[in-house]
Amino acid sequence: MTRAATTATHAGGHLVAALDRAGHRLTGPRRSVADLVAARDGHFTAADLVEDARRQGIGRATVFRSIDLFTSLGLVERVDLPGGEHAYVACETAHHHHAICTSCGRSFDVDDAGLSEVLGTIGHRSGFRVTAHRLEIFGLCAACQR
Amino acid sequence: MTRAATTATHAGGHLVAALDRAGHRLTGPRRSVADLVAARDGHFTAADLVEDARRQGIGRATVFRSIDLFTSLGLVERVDLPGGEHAYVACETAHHHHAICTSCGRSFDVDDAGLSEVLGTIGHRSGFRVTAHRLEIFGLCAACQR
DNA sequence: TTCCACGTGAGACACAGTATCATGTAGGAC
DNA sequence: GTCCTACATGATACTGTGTCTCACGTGGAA
Ligand SMILES: [Zn+2]
Ligand SMILES: [Zn+2]
Ligand SMILES: [Zn+2]
Ligand SMILES: [Zn+2]
Repeated sequence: MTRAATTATHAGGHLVAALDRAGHRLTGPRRSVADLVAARDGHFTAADLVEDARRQGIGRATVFRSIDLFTSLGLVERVDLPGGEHAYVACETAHHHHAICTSCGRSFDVDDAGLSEVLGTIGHRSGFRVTAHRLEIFGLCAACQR
Repeated sequence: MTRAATTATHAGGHLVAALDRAGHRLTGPRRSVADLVAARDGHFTAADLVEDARRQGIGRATVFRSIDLFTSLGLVERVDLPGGEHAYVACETAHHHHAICTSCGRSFDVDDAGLSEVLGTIGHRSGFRVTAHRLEIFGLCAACQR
């Protein structure tokens, strides 16, 4: 379990690199959105990002297009908070889940920790063939428990 | 694992009973929406329900208000499909999760099957105190595998 | 039967995300 | 370096989903 985002300027370098690897153009706006995403601490809404981007002269549509792009590359994931609101989190690319702190909003990557066995049990018991799943965990991070 | 919905007319009886128990008024529109929800096979969108209800002269706002009500009573739950779309499913009131068939759309209630241990492991390892979680499972039901 | 707190429908509203289209530019070909 | 074009952008209009307001209606207790 590691912190999902860092906070340096131009921290979006690895996002930009991933765009490049996938054969997408490395444009100014995309670099900027990548930095904005990487600079975010914890989950953020589309509106947050649109507002940040607007101050740099980047349009609404481009922000959504960039989010889609990063999402398709597995670098950003859309999560649904307990209240039903949507948010996005920056994350690593492998299959994993998020533990989201309800106090500070930070998200942490979590590995399966036995979940796949649980899913196997469910499938075996019921004849349901599991092909995909989503797990979201909410609670308090170690720092916020103090 | 049991089927979540049945298909008879006025099948919304147990929904109506739950409203009564919780001290809400048993109005005509609410009874109708309860029936519409109970009659649904598998997940449905708000738009589906609004359309059904409109034919009976029931307004949009009332449908959303009824969904909220049923949701607060644990009789309907909002789920997020893999593609990102929203839907609702009728379900029993205890804590559980949904296995959703990507072919026929039916949803099945699933118990923890060891999930709480997995969550305990995650918390123990990382110092994160888990207070809530959401698990959605997608795949093919036994019938649709044939 | 009376009464009023709660529920309703109509329609305006707020917000997230998408589509369209004319303009701009990254980056490969040369 | 210079073209060139496919891809990206921003402005703007649009759709869909859910919320709010408010005048009117009604369930259900007294
Ligand atoms: Zn925290
Ligand atoms: Zn998993
Ligand atoms: Zn099925
Ligand atoms: Zn659970």
